[in-house]
Amino acid sequence: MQLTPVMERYILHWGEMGTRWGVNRSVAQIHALLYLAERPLPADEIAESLGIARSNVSNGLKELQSWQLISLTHVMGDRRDHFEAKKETWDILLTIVEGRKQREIDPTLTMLRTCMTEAEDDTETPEEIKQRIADMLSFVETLAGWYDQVKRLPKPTLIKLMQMGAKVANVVKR
Amino acid sequence: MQLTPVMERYILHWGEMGTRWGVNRSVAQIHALLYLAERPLPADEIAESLGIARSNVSNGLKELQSWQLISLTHVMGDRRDHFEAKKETWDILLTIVEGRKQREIDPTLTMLRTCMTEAEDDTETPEEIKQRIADMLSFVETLAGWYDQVKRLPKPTLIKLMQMGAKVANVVKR
DNA sequence: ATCATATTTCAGTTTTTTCAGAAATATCTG
DNA sequence: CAGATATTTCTGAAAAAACTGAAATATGAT
Repeated sequence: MQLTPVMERYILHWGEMGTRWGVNRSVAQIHALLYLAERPLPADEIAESLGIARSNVSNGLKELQSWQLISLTHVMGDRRDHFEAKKETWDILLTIVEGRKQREIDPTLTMLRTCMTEAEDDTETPEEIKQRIADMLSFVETLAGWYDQVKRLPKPTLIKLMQMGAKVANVVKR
Repeated sequence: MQLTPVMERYILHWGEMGTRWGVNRSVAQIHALLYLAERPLPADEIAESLGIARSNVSNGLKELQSWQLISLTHVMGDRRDHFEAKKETWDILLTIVEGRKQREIDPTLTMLRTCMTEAEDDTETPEEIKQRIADMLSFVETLAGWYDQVKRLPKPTLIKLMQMGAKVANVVKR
């Protein structure tokens, strides 16, 4: 797939940002390319467009699939797997948030709960420090609980809520 | 500072997670230690507790300060700088979100706007692809706008909103 | 101003991550 | 089943990031 200058800029930037949100450059570039693409692309075409090794694309695609950001499709009369990315920006966001929650929040919750159990009959750790861990646990639990509820809301509701911005605070003031 | 097993578990986990949220292990460990600590700690004590080089601590502290997660204080009769971390979990979250927004969202907004300008008199990029970039820009702008409003809300309001969970959706239904 | 102590910077080393290319495996076609 | 094509896995090279220890600089006390 021939890249125009605009596409190139978009993809390169996405690649750089990728590093900051925990995926490598290739993975982020592949995602950007598939997001822009008008049709599902096969792996070799991705490799060629981005100028990276075919094997690298293979691994990148695997990772993006694990994030559920892309899906595998087939094209009539073509044996090769083709890939296409989610195009709905809102879906993309929810998917990424869900992935990060699973990878970053959930293990932390587990760790914090283990700490609390371990702290019960632990006389050497000062109370104040135990309390700090308890605070963090309670906070992360609240956050996770909020997220679990909100993610279930229908998308149109979420969009409206977001567009309301700070106005939602009116519910609470009263 | 002598670490108990519970503290050690907490700090080690935080360090591992750090990598995933874009800071290195040492930085995340230092933050965890300062979060737990009952009193401000000097750099050499941090280095000793965590078993890492003094210079490494120096850089880590600098980074944490740039994130505004820790602050420098002094202790009577001690020349050394001491550091203490924010203890309010909610403040910690807001600070991290703000930092990530600046580092990840703002540059992306700039790039997307540049792309749109560049796309205006660009005949080679297909309309569909231009539209994709426009969608992304509009989405990120909405998101940033929402965040800018919400972050200004008083903390108690935010907490109440969060505890309401999905109930906030009632505002929108009507 | 001198000495002691604290902090930062820097150069080099170690570790980790990314990536390419080859080899192995799987899948499809006739 | 044989050959062709597609995909994944693996090994090692290259690049990037993290980290250390020493040297340089800064700060403060006497």
